[in-house]
Amino acid sequence: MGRGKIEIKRIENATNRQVTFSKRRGGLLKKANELAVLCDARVGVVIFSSTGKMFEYCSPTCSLRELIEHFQTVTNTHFEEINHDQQIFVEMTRMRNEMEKLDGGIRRFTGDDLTNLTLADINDLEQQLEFSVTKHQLLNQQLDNLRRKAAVGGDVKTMVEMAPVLSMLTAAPAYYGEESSSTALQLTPPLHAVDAAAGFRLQPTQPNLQDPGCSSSSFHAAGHGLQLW
Amino acid sequence: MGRGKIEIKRIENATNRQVTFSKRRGGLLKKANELAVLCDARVGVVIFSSTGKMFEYCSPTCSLRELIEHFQTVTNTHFEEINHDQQIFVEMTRMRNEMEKLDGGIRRFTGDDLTNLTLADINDLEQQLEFSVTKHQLLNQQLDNLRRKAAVGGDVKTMVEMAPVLSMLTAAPAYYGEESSSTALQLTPPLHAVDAAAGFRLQPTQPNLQDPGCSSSSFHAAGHGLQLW
DNA sequence: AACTATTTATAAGA
DNA sequence: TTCTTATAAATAGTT
Repeated sequence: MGRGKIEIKRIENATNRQVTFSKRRGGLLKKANELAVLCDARVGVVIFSSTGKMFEYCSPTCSLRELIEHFQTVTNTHFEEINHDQQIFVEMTRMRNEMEKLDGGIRRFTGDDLTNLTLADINDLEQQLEFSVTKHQLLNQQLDNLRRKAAVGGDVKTMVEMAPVLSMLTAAPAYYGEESSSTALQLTPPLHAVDAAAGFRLQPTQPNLQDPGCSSSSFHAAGHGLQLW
Repeated sequence: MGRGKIEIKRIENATNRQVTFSKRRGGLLKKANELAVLCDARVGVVIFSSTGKMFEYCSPTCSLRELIEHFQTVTNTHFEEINHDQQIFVEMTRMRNEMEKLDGGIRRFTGDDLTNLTLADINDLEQQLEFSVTKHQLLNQQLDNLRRKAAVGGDVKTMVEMAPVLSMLTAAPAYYGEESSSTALQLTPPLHAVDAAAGFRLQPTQPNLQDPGCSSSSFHAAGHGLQLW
């Protein structure tokens, strides 16, 4: 619709491109509005020019924010948050599987076994131990990365949903109890604090609804100054 | 552009509206694509028909998801999360102000005052105390609600940003120390745990970078079973 | 920024 | 619906 027909491909001349952008942008937003009004539809348009300038339209009766939220609900995407946490979930599950394989592969000895150990057994054990230590170091680093990720982008709700995986991942295997301490196989990585930006620590806890301190309706007249948990 | 000119207002005839919606929707998406291609722009369009059906367009070379994320970054809106946390921030600030007013209004007595107290003073004190207790109960309930809100929708990052407000809100006023305990004015609400859905506790902590347990690179071969901080 | 010749979109009818 | 077509609207190239 103009003096001549044009092909729909990038306009190479920068000035022409800018002029066309300006004209057609206006046209698009006008069309968006007409569609919304004539047909009682909700329409949202976002445009970024090649120079990064932003333009937007949203139909009357709703904000672009609401429209996008609705879009997110419909497409079941909470974008950054969900994708982020799903990623973490997947990585944690993978790590948990590695842990289980690792734990399953280590020979276990009781006190009784000690009198029957051969030199080969001990060498074997040492090799397994070395492998296990290396592997645990790697897993530990990966877990650190996950923590950082979780601290930066995770929300509490999703962390709560991930709790079962976390507890599986953090639970010590049963056979690393006191009775096997004589084999020096216990590997306890240090407790890590989040060094992320500050001030908060996300702690898995055992919900204890019987704890009198947990009642949300009680109130004691003895002292002052509200505390956040 | 058609057999006749039309006014831009809702088409009342449902069939016509549907037909027009179908035609103009196609037109809008075509225009969006042409703008994107000709002018090297990023364009996103979302349309919901009045019956709730969704249609979308996004320029080549980027997904609508990315486009929306960029939009959110540019408009500095993280939608639900930010709005949610801003709400909490505002409410907390309001509560803090109420607390301060309340604290400022209470008469303080030292041990020396006790020998000079009149009956009127004591009545006055009792009234203030009753008012204070009631007010604190209310504030405590509101704080509980805030906690629940924060646990449901807040993300760690924002909670960290809110830390200064939290600490102001949770700090006990200086004059409620041991020396005034004889006046029985100390009101200590119970420590509350999050009863929200489960398993996590968000704790304000003093970052202690000297803590040897905080090093993320160290690893000790003594025990097993990774722990999340 | 205007102008205007043309192309494109589409309203109404079949 | 889909196709047709007269007409309105958008806009490419020009000034």
